[in-house]
Amino acid sequence: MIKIKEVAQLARVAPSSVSRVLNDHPDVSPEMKERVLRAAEQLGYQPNFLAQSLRTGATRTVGFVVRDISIPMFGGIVKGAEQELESYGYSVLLTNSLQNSALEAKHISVLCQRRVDGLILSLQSEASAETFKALDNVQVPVVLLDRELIGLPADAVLFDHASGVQEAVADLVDLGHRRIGLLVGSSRTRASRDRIRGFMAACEGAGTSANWDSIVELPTATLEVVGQATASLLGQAVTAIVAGDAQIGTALLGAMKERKVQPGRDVSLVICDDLELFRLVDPAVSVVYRDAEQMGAVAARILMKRLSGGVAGPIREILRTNYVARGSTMPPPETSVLPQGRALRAVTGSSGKRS
Amino acid sequence: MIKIKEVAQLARVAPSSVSRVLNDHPDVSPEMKERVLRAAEQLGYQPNFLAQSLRTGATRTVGFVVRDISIPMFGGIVKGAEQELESYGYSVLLTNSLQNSALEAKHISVLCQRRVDGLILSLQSEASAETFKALDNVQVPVVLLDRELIGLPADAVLFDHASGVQEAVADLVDLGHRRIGLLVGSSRTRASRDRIRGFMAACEGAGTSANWDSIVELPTATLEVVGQATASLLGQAVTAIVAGDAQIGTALLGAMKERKVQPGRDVSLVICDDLELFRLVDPAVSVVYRDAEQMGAVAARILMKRLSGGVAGPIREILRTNYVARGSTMPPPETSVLPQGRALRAVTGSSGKRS
DNA sequence: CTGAAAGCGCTTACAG
DNA sequence: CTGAAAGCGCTTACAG
Repeated sequence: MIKIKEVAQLARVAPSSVSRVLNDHPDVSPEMKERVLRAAEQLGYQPNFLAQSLRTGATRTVGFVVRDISIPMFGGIVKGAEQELESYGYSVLLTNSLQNSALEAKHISVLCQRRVDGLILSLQSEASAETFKALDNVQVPVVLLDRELIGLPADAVLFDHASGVQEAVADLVDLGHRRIGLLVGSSRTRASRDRIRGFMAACEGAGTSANWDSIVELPTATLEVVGQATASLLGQAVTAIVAGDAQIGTALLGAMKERKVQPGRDVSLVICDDLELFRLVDPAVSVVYRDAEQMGAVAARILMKRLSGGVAGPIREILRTNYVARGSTMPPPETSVLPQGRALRAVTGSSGKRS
Repeated sequence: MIKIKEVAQLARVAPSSVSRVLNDHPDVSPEMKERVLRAAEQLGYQPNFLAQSLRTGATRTVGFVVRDISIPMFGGIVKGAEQELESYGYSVLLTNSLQNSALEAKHISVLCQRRVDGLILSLQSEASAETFKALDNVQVPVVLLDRELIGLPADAVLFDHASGVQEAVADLVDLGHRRIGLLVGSSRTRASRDRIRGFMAACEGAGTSANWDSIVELPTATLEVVGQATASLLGQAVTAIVAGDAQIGTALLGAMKERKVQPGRDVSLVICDDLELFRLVDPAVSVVYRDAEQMGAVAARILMKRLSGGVAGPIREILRTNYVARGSTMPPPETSVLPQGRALRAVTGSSGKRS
């Protein structure tokens, strides 16, 4: 590896001058600039990033803690962030917390020890003491993804899960559904609380009393757990189910298949998150769409803005979610004609568009 | 941030002694060790990684170039690698090449400039001049994922795509299929060549003359391109189609749905790669399974072994793939009874097991 | 406009 | 067993 000294020798100038040329310092003569550039080019000089970082105190590196990169949603978020950060000359140090708060906390401190300039965190829970403790020692800017940590004035990018779920449930109500189930993850997480809020709002908006008993909080999204919850909802004679994310939705599809309950015909179905394959099962699944890559890109931009300084309070960016109606949402089995409400909404165009 | 000097002052020793204690140097007195450890603990000292790296020349960082982290297969590979590397104290610097060889080459050199200790590469093509050029300047060990670069003596982890496809096609032949189509990506890539090889071997093994004309090499896996290829195969009256990966398979499912061709009943179907949702479409899709996380973990282990020195020639690790038969592979429409061959194979237990 | 010197925070031969 | 010194490869006040 060529070092600055060798470039300096070839160009017959001091190393400091080489540095100035390469860093576009204004006060350099055109002739010297020319010589240095040629020498650097000739030797294929590339500055040692470590030395630069140690000296300047900036690593142009962002630490990313993600729950599980093999989940497509997180893959999309990381992709969006990485692309955006790359355009600023930043790189991404990636870690998986594997749904484990202790590991999450450990990764946060490892990333700090590696002197990242900032952190983008897709945390497990909003209430992990270990994570809070690790975050206490963090000196660099942090952008939280879809989480709010009380008492921590960090920037955040949040999905507006509520409005998408509300739209979906409103459509179900229009179709004639009165008993609707909601399957969500832990309500110790903003996303689930948000979905519950949208669900309740739609129920109330429909004049239906909100169905607290048909909201199921799942500890995990395994086929077994979701299967039990599904059985329990079907026992309550719900005619439609909303699944809080792709994992829950996938397990729900599995549970329905096991029980030979057909989506749409027997029980209507909406899944929060749009996977390509949800369009290919029969009937195609209605979804609440959110843009993972956008979340990553926005987080990256916030971090860049924060690092360039001059921003005062915490930045909160809310990203919308969209209901997309497909074949898995139909009138409930008993109803043979469309209820009036639906026709009305279709005319005014206020319901989600069918694709 | 606390530095070593402050720890030294508190412990009343020289900075070099602190360093020795913290690096488990053998020649330190128990008393001093005790004092230093207490001081470090008390101050919450964490060595500056940059300074350590600059001095020792090792960053404990691995650069990872992946085509697109939002594709679940790659997510799994990165996850497997990251988990394994973490256990060795290494971190992962992740970049997406976005299927773009120029970007891929750029990322390789950026990672080298960042002084990674090694590189794990999931390259686009096996024949990109830009990538070869970038790789020429690489001084650190490289592990290639599912690619072979002629003339480059790098370590590699490869899937044995051929055997999985061969098993699948053998099962299709047993079921009575005689005209089988294969949809693969560019044959400028080992994976596709491997699949073609397995396909041909099975055709020949069955006494069927190999169907070169029913092998379609796709430039991309868009719905449109795959749709045209599917139409062309159906025009050739194939009764079964094998899709080379999850993207092609997903598009194929879409194309079949568009054309109202039902998997299994109308045309049998095998997809290379197992996504959870492939089990949930109706009928469940037969697949050739490969373990993404295993590939990542094995690549990480090879890199660690290489970095610990003492290994001579390039390491090549082959990972198996497994055919899993499900409902999408059935006898062709005309055939009403199982052909004899199938029953025979089932008895000898040599065909893939149905799940 | 240019160079010599100091220093970022460590580790590691080298003395003792 | 311990400390003082040199040095990893840069950047940046400081002189001139």
